[in-house]
Amino acid sequence: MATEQKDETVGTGTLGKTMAVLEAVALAERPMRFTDILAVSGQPRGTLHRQLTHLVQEGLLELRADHVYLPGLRLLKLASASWARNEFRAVAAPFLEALHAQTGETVHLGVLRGREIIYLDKVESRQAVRMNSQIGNASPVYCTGVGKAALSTLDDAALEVILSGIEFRRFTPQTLVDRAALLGELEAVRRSGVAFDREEHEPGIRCVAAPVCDAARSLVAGISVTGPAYRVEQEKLEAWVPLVRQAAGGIKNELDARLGPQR
Amino acid sequence: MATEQKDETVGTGTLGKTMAVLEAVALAERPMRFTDILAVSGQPRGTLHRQLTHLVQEGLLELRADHVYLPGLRLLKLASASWARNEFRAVAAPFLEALHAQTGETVHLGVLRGREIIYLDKVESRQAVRMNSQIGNASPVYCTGVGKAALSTLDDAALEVILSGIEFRRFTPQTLVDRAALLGELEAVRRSGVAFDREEHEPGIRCVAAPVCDAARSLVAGISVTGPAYRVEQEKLEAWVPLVRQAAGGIKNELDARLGPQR
DNA sequence: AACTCAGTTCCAAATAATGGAACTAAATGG
DNA sequence: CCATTTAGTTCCATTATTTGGAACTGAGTT
Repeated sequence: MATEQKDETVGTGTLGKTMAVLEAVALAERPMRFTDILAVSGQPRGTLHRQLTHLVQEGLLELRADHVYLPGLRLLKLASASWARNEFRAVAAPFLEALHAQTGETVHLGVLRGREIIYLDKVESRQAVRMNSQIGNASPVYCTGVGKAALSTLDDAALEVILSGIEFRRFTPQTLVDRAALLGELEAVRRSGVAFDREEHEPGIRCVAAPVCDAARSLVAGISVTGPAYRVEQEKLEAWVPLVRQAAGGIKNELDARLGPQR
Repeated sequence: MATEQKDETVGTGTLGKTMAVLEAVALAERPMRFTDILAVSGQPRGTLHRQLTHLVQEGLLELRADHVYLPGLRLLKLASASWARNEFRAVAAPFLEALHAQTGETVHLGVLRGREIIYLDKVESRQAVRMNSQIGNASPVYCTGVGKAALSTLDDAALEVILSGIEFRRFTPQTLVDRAALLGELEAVRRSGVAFDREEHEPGIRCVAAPVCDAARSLVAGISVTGPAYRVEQEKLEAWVPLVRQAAGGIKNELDARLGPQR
């Protein structure tokens, strides 16, 4: 009977509750009807109904004729503007292009948000299949190259906050599924300045990543070069290490230069 | 003294007001500080401050050290999920690819939302410069090919609602800037089944578009082939008319087929 | 026709938002 | 260097919105 559900979003009054509902619907794997949402939201019927009505009126959700709630187009509009005007992305873009030109493989830019990595940009050659599939995508920190790179820059206190909330999940046989293993890995990343993803998140996918952050740690991010395991052997990843480090360094310099003056 | 400001978002209680603030910040051309937002929001200082604090806590906005409010990463995360799971986009994608293969130029998929066209997808070959710049972008209905195509499918009542709220703005010498001209054009679009954009939105950019909508008019959209005027003469656009019509028809059939069964 | 299940509406009580004013911190300038 | 303006933040009695239980509607079953 009790739906074990502890939303981390509280303290922002009604906005937090409404956003929790929005997120539940927007991130759901399958389309959701009223009762489905009711089950996961833990709100009373009347309340939930009003919240959904408001979200639909605002264009954040859409209510299809068959009573299925879907993410609304206003989300796209808002995100598009936010992406287009993101300074960090703009600064990093030329370095990502260069890295792609040098390696020929897909290059990602991701930033740390809470316990997730959100991908801000990517550059790849063959756009044949899906276009910007990855952008905005949220992935776990502990099993992605960018994630481990980002974590390696944090101090103990900040790291502890994140680690304490992680629920490790095994995506592949290589996924690091406990704290100790991850801490060991992070130590190695700190020493070498790069993080590898050895098919830890998706089978057949490998990457090298390097951290990028600003002096104040208000921005913690990373860049990576990713490729299919059959084409990209560990040696090749190793060979790219200097390139990735160099690109990350370039971005950091550019950031410092931009942030310096306004201080 | 009086800030002439009539937000269309009312009736959703506090959510509407908060979203108006969010949108003001997210869609602003330049970064905004507290006072800038205060000026456009028309809210009392204390109220606005709390709203902004909540938005920041929710990750919808970010507050940089220099007191500038920026769009938050949670917007990207939400939008990415919404985009990835959009059925209409998925249905249309193969037709867009085909149209691109046939024409060699950029193909767009846009849907009508209120008085704007929101671009849902695009296919283009040379991704050299910027990746998904267009996706999620909101453009006026009255001066884009997709916009005029979409409008042409509406009945008088629905059209009236939209037209009555349009504030015509001249983007180029060719922009249609009055109701009569637009109505005339729409009549032509209805007869021919395609809409042209003759450098009406951006100088040097032309397109052919065809409408796509479902039987219930709950989805009103369009697809277009766009190219630079120097490379794409009017004749070429004319030559693409059958292709665009065919692609639009294909998408519509597929939609009907998918929607039919569940009815 | 009786019954269920999904979705919607209603309204007194509980709670959160409002907005004016006072307060603090950082720029400006005399 | 202190006075003055401007920008950002906090406070709290009042006001408005949200809450949530219960009753209602209506489509689909048996």
